[in-house]
Amino acid sequence: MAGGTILLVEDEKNLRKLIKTYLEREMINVMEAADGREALELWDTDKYDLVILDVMLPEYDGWTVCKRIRRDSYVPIIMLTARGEEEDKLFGFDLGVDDYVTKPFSVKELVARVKALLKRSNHQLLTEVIEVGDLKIDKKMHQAFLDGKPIDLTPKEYDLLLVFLHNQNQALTREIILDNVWGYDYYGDLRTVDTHVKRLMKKLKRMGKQIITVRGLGYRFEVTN
Amino acid sequence: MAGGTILLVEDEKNLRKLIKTYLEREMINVMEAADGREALELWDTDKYDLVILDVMLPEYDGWTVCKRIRRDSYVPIIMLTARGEEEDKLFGFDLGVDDYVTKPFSVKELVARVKALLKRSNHQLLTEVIEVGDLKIDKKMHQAFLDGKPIDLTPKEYDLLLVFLHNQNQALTREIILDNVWGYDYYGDLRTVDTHVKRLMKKLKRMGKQIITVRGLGYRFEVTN
DNA sequence: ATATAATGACACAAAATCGTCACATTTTTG
DNA sequence: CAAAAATGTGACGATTTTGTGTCATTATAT
Repeated sequence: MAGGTILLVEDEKNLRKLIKTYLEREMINVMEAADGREALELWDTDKYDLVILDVMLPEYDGWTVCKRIRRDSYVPIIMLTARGEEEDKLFGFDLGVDDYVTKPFSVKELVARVKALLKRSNHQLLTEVIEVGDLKIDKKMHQAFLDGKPIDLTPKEYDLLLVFLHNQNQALTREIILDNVWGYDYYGDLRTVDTHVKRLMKKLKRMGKQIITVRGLGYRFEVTN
Repeated sequence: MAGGTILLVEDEKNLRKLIKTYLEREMINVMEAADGREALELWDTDKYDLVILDVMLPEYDGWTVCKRIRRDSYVPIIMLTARGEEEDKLFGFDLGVDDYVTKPFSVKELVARVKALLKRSNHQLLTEVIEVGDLKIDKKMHQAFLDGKPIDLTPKEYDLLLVFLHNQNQALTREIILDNVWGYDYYGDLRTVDTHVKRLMKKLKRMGKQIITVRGLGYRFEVTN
């Protein structure tokens, strides 16, 4: 696969260039930002498949940037931290940071992790069939099934269901749903989400109960493992 | 936070430099203040991940500085006290001091405590799942559990519980709770906090007993480690 | 071109949540 | 001990949030 595009946010120029070089050897496009502000500007203007974020940054620190990005998207994020403590990594799965790399690190290792994450998310996106209970969605066919029988979903309903299935058990705000189903540039009533959720729930019959409203926030597709 | 930045307030220059040296070996940034006034000036102009405060200070004493800082933030605070000030200690816990170190102390020990606190506060904010006894809160799901069963919390109750769990064993004033749950701009009756605490306590069943009222101050979520 | 389906927005209904108050209870103070 | 202060508590109206049906508009299929 042609590696996709990465947003690399690191203020130390030498390190940034080094990482960039290594990544480009893997056929991965790299956009560079030297501080938090620049990072967010780039983020707002283009789409990325992964973000590498130094924690210590001028302008806005890495956490701030991370939080901001997470408002829009679940793009994989790798954090570069300077503290050399194992335990920090243990609790790595925080606001949705996907991986941590502690400085000093080998660039090779970083690249390996990038590739792993890209593959994972690609894989996730390319997985053809997702099954939850008696609900199945076949992306290649672009068709959902309940108890093996096809459900007739409109395009929006289908996309909405896909977003839910890609983010199981995760509370999703109406904004995020809107961004993911209608696109980032769409400018519309948030409550439209409600209407479509309602329609989807109805068509999903008993599986519609899996869509939980999270009051004051949005919705969540709940699966009991 | 890569190493983090600390505000070190100590009037004895030699001791201050010594502590600074040790901390910097751990990749921790240190800003120095020699008296209370300077401390507050630095506090107002920059962000810190932790504060070390000598109790006995020129200009403003440590308690005054502490109180002032607590008006703005829950940043971890370590107090340096002279031996035999038991009353001061009690007083201090109400002010939300996170740790005490009694002079004379080994700088090594102080550094260890600093690292412990930094680690704790970092994790608390970023950890996805917080567990205390049989109580669990999953931020990604936006859902609390008791004995593995979901608890139905209203948005305010949820936020309130989150504030308590992020500040375990720390007495929180109603003002601070109001600021954190309702937002800094909110104008309302302080007693509203009481009502919501009551409701939360009820829903938390036996774990509600962990919320202790601190008379004349506010509340504290107590956890026995 | 016409019929059919999908969409997005809205208004109103329903439900949940909120904030405040009055009064009860507890603790502190003098 | 009585008075004062602080906190606990239940209730209720106001407000906010969400559910739902409908409708005009747009897109799609025949």
